[in-house]
This record gives sequence, C-alpha cells and structure tokens, in this order.
Amino acid sequence: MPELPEIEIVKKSLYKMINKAKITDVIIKNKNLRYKIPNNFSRNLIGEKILKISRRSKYLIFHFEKKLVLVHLGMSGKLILKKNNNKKLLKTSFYYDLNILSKHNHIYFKLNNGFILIYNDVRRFGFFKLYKNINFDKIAFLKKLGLEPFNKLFNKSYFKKFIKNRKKNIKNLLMDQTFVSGLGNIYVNEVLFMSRIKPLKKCNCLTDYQITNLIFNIKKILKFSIYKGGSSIKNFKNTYGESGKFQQFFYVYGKTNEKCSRISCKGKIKKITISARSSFYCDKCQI
DNA sequence: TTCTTTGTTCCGGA
DNA sequence: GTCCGGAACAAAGA
Repeated sequence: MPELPEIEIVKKSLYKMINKAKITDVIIKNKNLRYKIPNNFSRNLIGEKILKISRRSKYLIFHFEKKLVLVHLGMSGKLILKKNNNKKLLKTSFYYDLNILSKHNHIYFKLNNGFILIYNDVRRFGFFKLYKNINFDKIAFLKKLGLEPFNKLFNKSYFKKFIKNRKKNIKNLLMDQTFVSGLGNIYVNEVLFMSRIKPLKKCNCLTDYQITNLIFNIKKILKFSIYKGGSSIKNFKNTYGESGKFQQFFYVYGKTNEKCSRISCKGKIKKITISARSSFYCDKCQI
C-alpha cells in the first residue's frame, strides 16, 4: 500500500538510474489494470526520452517531450528495475529474483541504457495513463488534489480554514486527498498516535495546539519514513527490490491488543473500523 | 465461500 | 448546494 514516502523512494531511485534514458520497446503482458491500457500506448512511447520523473501525492509522473505518463501504484503495484546485460540471465531473473511472481509482471519498458523497467501488480489496482500536449490543469486526477504535506502553505491557518463548518472525524479528514494529499491509512494511524488524538475525534473540536502538533507530526513522520526507505508492509519494494525499514517504527498500525509503547501509558492498542478502513489507536493516551 | 486489503467514485440522507 | 459516510469497485490470497 504505497503512500507518499514509498512513491518518493521509487521516484528517487528511478530518477538516479533511468532519467534521460530512451524507451526502445514496451511489452504489455496484461492491459487490464485499474483502467485498460489503450492499444496505442506502446506506439506512443517507443522512441521517447524520459526528461524528468516527478511525484505529486501518490502519483508518479514520467515527463516526455510532448507527453507524460501518470502512474498510480494502487495497492500492490511495484516498479522494478532490472539490468539487461545478459540475455540468458534476464530470462530467468524474472522468475527467481525479488520474491515477486512473474505472472504479475504486466508491463516491460526496455530502455537504451541497459535497463528494463517492469511493472508488477498482484491486485492490478494500479494504472498508467498517457497524456499528450500536457496541461497539468487538465488532468482530473491531479486537479482536485489538496496541498502536499511538505508545502509551507500546509499550516495552521490553512487547516483551520478547511475545517470551518465541518464535522468530519480527524481520521477521515487526514485521509481526504483534497485536504492534504499523500497520506494513506498507515501514516494517518501513526500520525494520530504521535499526536495523542483518537481517530474519531471531530475535527472542529481540535485545539490550536493539537492542530499545530498534528501538522508538525505529519511532516516529521513522512520525512522519517522517506529517510528509512519507506515501509515494506504488504511487500513494498524499491526499484532495486529492497525493502524499506519504516515498518520497524510503527507504533499502532497492525498492533491490535499490544501494550501501548509509551512508557508511562498502561493503555492497549484497539482496532476499530472507520469508513471501512482499519484504525488502530491507544485507548488511554489518545483522547 | 467469505473476508480482507486500498484509493477513488458514486449516491442517498442530512 | 454542500457535507458526510456507506457502498461499490477493481483482483487475488488466505
């Protein structure tokens, strides 16, 4: 379940290895992803040079001269980079490397710098969308997104303005991509624990201190996770097939019935469902 | 067979 | 009109 830190890791490792590379071939094994890959997808990308790779929220964007490709990894999408230096080895490496099943490799992008970029996705909830003659404002997926968490404008006054006359609980507010974009279930649970706020708390009941603290913790946790290479729960891998380390620092996610990790706290981690998503919180220190 | 998992969209009720 | 949350959807593994 890739969230902002995981996409940032993928972007950075891809950028380092394949920026300025030219696509020499695109092989589609399965076009039925979240949205069907159109027939002209390969034709439109062969010969194109990757000019830039960027991230917006949980989306990756590959920039070409007059086109761009928007990528969302869904639940289980992975972009894996393989060195294409030995034809025999290459054939077998798809099957034995990385603990991923080759039957879930859906797209192969062959590059002129000796790499192959593989899109692997067990659940197939991820997607690729190609846009020509790019105008960012025209892309519906990006248009409606709220501020990036690291944006300086994501501050107390923005927060207070947004929640004015709203009654959402804080969990759903932080999950709302039109408010702040890039957080998913895992990081929201962790942020709320760090901030000692229970997930069902109504956002219009937060104090100024709690709001400031929440914003600070969102930025801090995301940065720390990026530093640790993201979290590898549900098998997230970077493009070299390596796991991240942030999951070692989870305090509540998946910790049902465990003792609260705050030394002074005697609470227990509870699991409840909010808007069909699992929520974990300490029943004592999150109020 | 049923349940779980995710982000996103759609829809009914307030 | 706007906001909120529940349901649906995509697919597959346990």
